Amino acid sequence: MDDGADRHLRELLDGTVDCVPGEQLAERVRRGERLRIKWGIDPSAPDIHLGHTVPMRLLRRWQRRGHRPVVIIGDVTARIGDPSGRSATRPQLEPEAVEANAATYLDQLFCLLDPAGVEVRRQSEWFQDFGLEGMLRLAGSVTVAQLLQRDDFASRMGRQHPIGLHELFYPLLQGYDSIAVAADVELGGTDQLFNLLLARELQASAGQPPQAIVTVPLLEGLDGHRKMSKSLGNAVAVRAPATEQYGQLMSLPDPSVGPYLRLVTDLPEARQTALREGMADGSVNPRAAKAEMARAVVSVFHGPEAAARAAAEFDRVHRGHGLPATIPEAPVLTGMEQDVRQVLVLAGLARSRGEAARLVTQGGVTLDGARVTDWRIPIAPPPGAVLQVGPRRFVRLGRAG
RNA sequence: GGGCGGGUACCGAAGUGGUCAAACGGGGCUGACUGUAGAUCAGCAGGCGUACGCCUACAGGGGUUCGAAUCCUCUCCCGCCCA
Repeated sequence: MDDGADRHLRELLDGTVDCVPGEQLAERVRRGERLRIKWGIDPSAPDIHLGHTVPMRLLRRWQRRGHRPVVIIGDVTARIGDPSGRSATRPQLEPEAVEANAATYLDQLFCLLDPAGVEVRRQSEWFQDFGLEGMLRLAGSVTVAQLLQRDDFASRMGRQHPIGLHELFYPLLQGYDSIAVAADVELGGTDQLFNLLLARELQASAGQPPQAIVTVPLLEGLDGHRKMSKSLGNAVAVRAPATEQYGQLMSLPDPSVGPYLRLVTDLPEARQTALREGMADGSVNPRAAKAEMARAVVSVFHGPEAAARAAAEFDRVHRGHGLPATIPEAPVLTGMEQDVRQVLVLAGLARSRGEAARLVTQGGVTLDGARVTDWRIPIAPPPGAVLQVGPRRFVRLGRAG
């Protein structure tokens, strides 16, 4: 009996970083309570990305164990932008943009979660008519000094960088969500620690039992060190095509393979360990480990067949220097002599003739597989000719017009 | 209200009268090599002209000067501190 509960608890907390207050949560789980577990996501960009799936996976685990996921669509906080880890205020989003993003989030959410039993709520449900009165009351429940303890605020203060007043409200609004949905537990990345803890205090001062909090590691982005984030341009969107996801994942620096295996694949523990150790002692080619990881990740969103196809395509194009399966067409005149630079610009492969000339000079341009060596010599591409720039940009030139 | 510091290319940041289309870093791009779009190394980087050149650009306007990102002046915007 106790064993079962303990196993249950271990499963819930496996791979997590912090759990506050640990013992209290353990007790509730042992009593067999079904907990309301909150996780919030801001629709600040059109796509959910791999970084979001780390907490989503944990949420799914809790869901499978009979707890109730409560997903908050942060349609109000999205307009502020979470200041966490940021050293600058960011522009506030327009409500229309947030609304559009929120709409696309809903289906992306269920790429991992089982829709049955998930409670999806929007912040605007309770903030719509919150009013000045509500704001003031909420603001009155914390002190400025408390808010400024937050790491990113403190460091900005220290460096004399600006902090928008609205940014201070971010943790308050997020915290109030916990009151609104009567959360028992809240999940979040480690960068959310402050916000999660503050929610406990707000709940307490509202006469509600404070939620437990559980944090998960942050997924590093494609650059290998900064947190994955759309605005940093280092994210893999969950609804990106399989080939794109695969290619992006293959561009990860080697040291990231381990964390990705652990955080965003379903590969068995034993296999993950084998790959990690193999890379460490040199018995496994890091490229092979990375490829296996990439295939596993793509499988989660597109299924194993599509993942295998993406891998094959990638090898064909990048290792075998073949042509990709689909090549965009450009409406460029063919069959007559013309300036290479002009063609490159028209085909959208260069932004200016100067850039085009540079690309040719550097040897980055091929026409039907033959390198174009001198931009001063005009070319006469036959209809359907393939123009390539660099290792991965291809365009098929349109029929003669 | 007072004091101070700023606004430079995609971002960050040098430059404070000519040699500045503007250092350096990040990001981007190309090549070599390879294990891939990874690592490393090398290179490119406003536009137009096949060179010499011209045009546009250092928040905006006006001015000084043979010559201004750099000096003066007005305007706009931003930050910090003190009230």
